[in-house]
Amino acid sequence: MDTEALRSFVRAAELGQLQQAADELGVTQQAVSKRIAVLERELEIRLFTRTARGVELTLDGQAFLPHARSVVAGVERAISAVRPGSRALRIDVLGLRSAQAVILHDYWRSHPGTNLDVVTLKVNDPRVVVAAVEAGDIDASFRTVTDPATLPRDVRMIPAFDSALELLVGPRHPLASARTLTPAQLRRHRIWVPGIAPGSEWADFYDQLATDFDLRIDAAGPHFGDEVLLDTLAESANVATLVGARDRYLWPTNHDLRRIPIVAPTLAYPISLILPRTNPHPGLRPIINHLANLTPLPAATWRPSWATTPRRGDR
Amino acid sequence: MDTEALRSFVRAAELGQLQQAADELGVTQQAVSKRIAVLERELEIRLFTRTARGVELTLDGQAFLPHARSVVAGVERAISAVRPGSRALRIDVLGLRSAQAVILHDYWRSHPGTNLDVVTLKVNDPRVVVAAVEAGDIDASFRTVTDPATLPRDVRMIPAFDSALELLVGPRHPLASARTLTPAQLRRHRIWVPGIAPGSEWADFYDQLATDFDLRIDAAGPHFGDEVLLDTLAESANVATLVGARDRYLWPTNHDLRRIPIVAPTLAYPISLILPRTNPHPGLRPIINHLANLTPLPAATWRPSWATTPRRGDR
DNA sequence: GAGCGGCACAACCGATGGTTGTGGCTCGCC
DNA sequence: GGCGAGCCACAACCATCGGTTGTGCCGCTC
Repeated sequence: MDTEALRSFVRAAELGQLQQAADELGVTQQAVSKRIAVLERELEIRLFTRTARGVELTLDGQAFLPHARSVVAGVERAISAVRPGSRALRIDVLGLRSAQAVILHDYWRSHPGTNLDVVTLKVNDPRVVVAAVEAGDIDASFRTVTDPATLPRDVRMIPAFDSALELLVGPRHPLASARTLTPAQLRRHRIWVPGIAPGSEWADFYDQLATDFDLRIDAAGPHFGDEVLLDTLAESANVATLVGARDRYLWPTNHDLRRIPIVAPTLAYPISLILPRTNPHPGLRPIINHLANLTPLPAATWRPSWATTPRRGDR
Repeated sequence: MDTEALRSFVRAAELGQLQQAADELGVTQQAVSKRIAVLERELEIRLFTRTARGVELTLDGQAFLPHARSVVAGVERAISAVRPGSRALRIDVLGLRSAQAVILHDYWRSHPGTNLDVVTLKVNDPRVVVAAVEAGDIDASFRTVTDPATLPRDVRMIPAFDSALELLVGPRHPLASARTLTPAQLRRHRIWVPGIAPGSEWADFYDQLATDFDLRIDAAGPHFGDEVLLDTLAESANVATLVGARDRYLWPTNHDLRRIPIVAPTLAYPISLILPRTNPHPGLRPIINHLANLTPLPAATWRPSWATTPRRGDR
C-alpha cells in the first residue's frame, strides 16, 4: 500500500473533491483518481460515491478514513524521528528495561505528543557515548563518567536521579520472606551480578559497595541473558542479585521471584545525564525538569564516592 | 513511502538478516536489499550497518523502528476495518458530537484495542437505516423507530440509554443564572431546535414534550449549522435550545453559553439500538453490556409515549 | 439544450520494483 | 593461509506501475 495514495484519499475525503486534492498535492486529477481506484481495488471496497459535484465517502470510506489518517500521521512522525537536522529528541539508555527507560516511558505517557525516541548505544565505553553526544548522534545519554574532568569542553554531565537497589531472590533463598533488608543482613550471602564490564563505573560501584559493607558481590563473568539469570535465581537457595527499584523485569510468573527493598541505608546508584553544553535539543529541558521532580531517596542513603550532589544551577 | 518496504525493514531489524526477512516475505534477498536502500535514500539516513553475518540497526534505525512498527500496525488495522466479510465493528450514530458518539468513545477508551468504527449514515429515513443494518453495511445503529412492528423479522431494536435534556442558553437569557430548571419554568420561553425533519421521531418527541408541558418549542426551519445556532444563542436574550446532557459541544469559549440541567421531572429522549436479530457482530455484546451499566436517570423522568422500558431479556 | 465542472478511461512513457546472475566481504575451519 | 559458506550489494533485464496528456461521459445549472 502506498502512503501517498492514503494521503490523497484523506485530502480528497476532507475536501470532497478529487480535483482540489490533486491541486493541493501537485498532481493531476487523473493521478488522484487512479490512486483512489488502486486503493479501492486493493481493499475490494468502494471508498467514494461519485457525484456530479465531487465525491462523498461511502460507509466503508468513513470507517477507513480515521485509520488512513492515523497511518499518514504515523508516517509523518516516523520521518520526523530521523529527519537530518531537525529530528526528534533521541536519548540513549542502558537497556530498554532499565529504570532510565521506565522513567522516560513515564514521562512520555504523561506528555502525549512528545517526539521522543529511546535508543541503546550497544557499547560500554563511556568515551564512545560521549563522542556520540558530541557528534549529535544522540541528544543525551543516561551514563556516568566517574571523572567529569575527562569530558570534552562542549559536553557536560548532570545528576539525573538515584536508582535505589533491591535484592532479587527466588523463593528458596533464606532472605526470601523478608519485607526489607539492611546491607548488614546481606553479608555472607552470595550476590551475583553478571555482565559487568571490568573497569566500568558499574564495576567500580560494586567494588565500593562490597568493600564498604563487607559483601560477597560476584560481578565477574559473562552474562548469558536475563532469562538464564532469572532461571538461576528462581531455583537457587543461595544466590541473589541486585536490581534497580524501577527496573522493569518481566519474568514469567512461575518464576516466583521477590524484590526486597534495602534500607538503613538505602543503596543508590547515581544515574547521570550526559548532554551537549551548548544548544541541547529543546525537548531535553522538560525532561530534566521531570527528573528533578522525582521523589528523592531518604536521607540515609549510601552512594559511591564519585556521586555528585545535585546542584540547582545544573537543572 | 511504501508500506511493504516498512514491513521488510521491521522484519529485517527483528531477524537481523535481510536474507531471512526475504524468505519470510516471499521475495528475494535482493528485493529486500533494494527496498531498504530505497527507504534509506528517501530518509537520507542509514538504517542498518552491514556486517558479515547480517545487518544491525544504526541509531537512526533504532529510532525509526518503533515508528515503522506503528505504521505497519496502523495499516493492518485500516485493512481490517473494511475487510469484506470480517470487518471491524461498525456503528452508526446520529452525529459525531452526539451523546451516542461520546458514549462509544468512552467505551473505546476504556477498552483499548477494540476495533470499533463510528460512522454516520447521512440520512434521516429510519427505513434506510434499518435496511443498512439488514444488509450488513453497518452492525448497529443508534436510532429509534417509533413503531417496532414495522421492523423486518431479522432486525430488532433494544433500549440503549436515556439522554437527559439540558437547556442551552446565552448569558443574556433570563434563565441564564439558574442552577437547575423544572419544565414548568420553561413555559413561555422560546425554545429553538432547528434541523428537525418533519415526521421524524424527533419531531414527534418535541411535539409530545410541547403538549405535555405547554412549552413553546420551535422545531421547524432549516439548520444552518451549529455555529449559527450557537452564535444566535450567545447573543439572544430570549432564545434557548435543548441539548443532550452528554452531547459534546465544542463552542468557542467566548460564546459563554451555559448548560442548565432540567429536573422534576428530568426530560429524557430514549435512545435505542437497532441491530440484526441473528448473528450480530461479536464486538456488539460488550458494548450492550456497557450501555446497561450506565448510571440510570432518576425515577422522576418524563419520556415520550413510545419509550419502551428496558427489558432484562433483551440485554 | 448548451455550458460547465468534475470524474473516468485510453494511450503513452519514464520510473519503479521485481527477477537472475555475479562479485566482494567477513568469518570460521581445515 | 587458503578456502568455502553465508550474506549483502551491484548490474542487467523486464514487467508493471504511476504519472502525464487527451478525451469522453454525466449531472447540475442557467
